[in-house]
Amino acid sequence: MIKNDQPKDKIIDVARKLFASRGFEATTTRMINKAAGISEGALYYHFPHGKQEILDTIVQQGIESRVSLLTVSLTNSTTVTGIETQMMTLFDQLWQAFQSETSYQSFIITIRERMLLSDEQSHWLIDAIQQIQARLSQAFQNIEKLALNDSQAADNLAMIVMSIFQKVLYDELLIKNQRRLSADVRERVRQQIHFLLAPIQTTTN
Amino acid sequence: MIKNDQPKDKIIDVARKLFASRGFEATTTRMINKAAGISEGALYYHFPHGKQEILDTIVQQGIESRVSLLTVSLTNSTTVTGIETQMMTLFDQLWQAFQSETSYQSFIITIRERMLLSDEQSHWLIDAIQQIQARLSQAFQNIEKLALNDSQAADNLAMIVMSIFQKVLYDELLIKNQRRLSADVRERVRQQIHFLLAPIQTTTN
DNA sequence: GTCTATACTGGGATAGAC
DNA sequence: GTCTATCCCAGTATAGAC
Repeated sequence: MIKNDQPKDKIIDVARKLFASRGFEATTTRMINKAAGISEGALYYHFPHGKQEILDTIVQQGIESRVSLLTVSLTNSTTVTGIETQMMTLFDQLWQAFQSETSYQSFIITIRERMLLSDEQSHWLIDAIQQIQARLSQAFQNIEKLALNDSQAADNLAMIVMSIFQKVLYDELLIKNQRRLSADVRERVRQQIHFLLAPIQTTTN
Repeated sequence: MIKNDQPKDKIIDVARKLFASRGFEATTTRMINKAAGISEGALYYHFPHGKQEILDTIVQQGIESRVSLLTVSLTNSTTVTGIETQMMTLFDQLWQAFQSETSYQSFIITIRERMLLSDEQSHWLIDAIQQIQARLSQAFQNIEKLALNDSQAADNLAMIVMSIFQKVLYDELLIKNQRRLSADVRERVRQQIHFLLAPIQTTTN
């Protein structure tokens, strides 16, 4: 990661880490100052409105960087070969996207400090998932060998796939506090995807 | 709801509400005292270890009351008639279970104050979902008219159904902060369930 | 068992020198 | 632009009367 050593960026960086691990309220400005290696007064030069302004900035950056989530690639192949494999690749990439320190911390903060944020500030999470879902639906429609009747069906399929992925992300990151993807969990995802795709994969057509 | 007016229960009740709406750290003991109609000292008579002890008690009650989540009924009918309807009833009941003030608040607190809780304290959420899932899987196996090859398939189906439900719960309650179930959201769930069950519902057999 | 009063600490924020 | 020093307030917790 680029460690920008502009003091302002340094403050944001250490604050994000602290907010994610201890929570916003439990993090004192003194902790931030100490971790950033600056003094009491300096913080208020960069953020005149104090701690809340730092939080807003962090979340704002999270919103902007949701684009990075969207870099997950969907090989728009029209062949049915290995759709399961493609889905697992998508899952791995999605998981990977949430693994970067910054993304992970922004995610945790957005959920945990929800009550301090506006609807707009928190919605980026849903939006990001939804955008991937839309692209996924489109990809499904492009695969001719899938027995999908209409675009509605492709939408449903994409929604279900994303639900499977999202449940795992939330359970592991939010509740279990588990940042390593266990082989076990991944295998369970694979089986669900397999089960889901089996009936609509057709060798005819 | 039974409003037990034992002071200790009253404290827990108002604290749960405050923790859920403002967060643990942002809630002061003074707020709790005022809301509970008691004085500074009284709180420490009932909870010698202060605020953290109140939090632990609340979460403990959440763990115990997860049983209430499990009252969701699964009509173990062996007929295929209206499996979709049954699934939607299950969904409605699950949603309803999270609608009760106490369950909802325990849920929010368990997620948002995760870092103050032990693994055991937070795991009740996953456990509750998993138990419903296990019963759902069993129910699927009892329905002869479903074209499920083995118990593995029933497990996968149950997992997927629960993922669909859980995604909605998390998105609506945690991110959107939306406690009313919109007809729109519910309809989307219904369509996914329909899409999911369609290929394995068989008229033969 | 509940009250009032208060001790003590540490929080956010600012003033003003450099 | 960054520092030190400090203000003021609010937080948790306790002591001791009733």
